[in-house]
Amino acid sequence: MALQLIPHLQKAGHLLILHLERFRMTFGITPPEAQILAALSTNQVRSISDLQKRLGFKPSTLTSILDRLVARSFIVRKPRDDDRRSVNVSLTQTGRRPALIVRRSLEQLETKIVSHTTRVNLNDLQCVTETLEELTPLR
Amino acid sequence: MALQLIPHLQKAGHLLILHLERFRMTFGITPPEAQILAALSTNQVRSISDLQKRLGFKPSTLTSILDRLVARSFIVRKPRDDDRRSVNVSLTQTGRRPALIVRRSLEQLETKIVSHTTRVNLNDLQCVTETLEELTPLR
DNA sequence: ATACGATATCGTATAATCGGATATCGTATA
DNA sequence: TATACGATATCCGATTATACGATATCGTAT
Repeated sequence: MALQLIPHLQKAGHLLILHLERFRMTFGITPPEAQILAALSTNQVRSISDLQKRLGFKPSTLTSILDRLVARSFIVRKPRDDDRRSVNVSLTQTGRRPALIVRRSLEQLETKIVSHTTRVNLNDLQCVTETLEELTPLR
Repeated sequence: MALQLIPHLQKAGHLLILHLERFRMTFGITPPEAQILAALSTNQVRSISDLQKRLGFKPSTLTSILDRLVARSFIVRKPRDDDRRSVNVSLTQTGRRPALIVRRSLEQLETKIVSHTTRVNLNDLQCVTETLEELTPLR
């Protein structure tokens, strides 16, 4: 049996990281940091477990990435009032611009991909990810 | 505009890495090492640039991963005769078993994903990856 | 109350990753 | 045939990405 799906997913993951490498030069932001900024740029407040669910990072991995974003004053952490175990993360004034630029870059990338891929079905991919998640739980 | 494709790809990449984490316990193999062993387990001889094209690793990243696989005697490097810039990589006797086990695990995973995802179109994903690669070249 | 699950951090260790420089080897071009 | 250019891979050095296990804190159900 030949693997056809998984190598493509692996490669897509690598290439996305590579795409985000460019922001290291311009903003001193590493790829995982960029992913998180992009996620925050629309929904400007997210809990940490939201980020985990959306992007697939482990909690302890997130902690160190978020630490660096806090140190550079791109984001702030705030414990939630309705559930004080949980911590919300939001962009600062400083972080909003780079976040928007990363986000726009990803949006352009996605637009190009979709337009070059006539038959792509977004629901398919969602289904793939969901199945993957059932089989390899995040925690 | 809401990102719908890219976050799923990012998450899928993370989850696949997570899936491969299990082989660290059983064989002392890290996820990127496992990816490479799996790739070698069918086509037992590949050039390093083949691996790069298939999986999306950068050359300097591959070097260190391959170094460790060589150190553990799972693979050997052999310069090609027809093009002496290029280096072939192949499994040793020692590496064949773990490679097969990783491969089988990924095959099972892929089978499950495909069966749970009725409408998945493998060509779609290939198209996505190709477009991605045009836009974020590997070198 | 009390135990259990969820959420996140901390400390520690390893390896994944990159950029840039280097070395070697094909290949096209003049 | 030189000679310059592109391709292939390694080396070096630095950074960080990542995980695990332990810990702390907080909801929640029993």
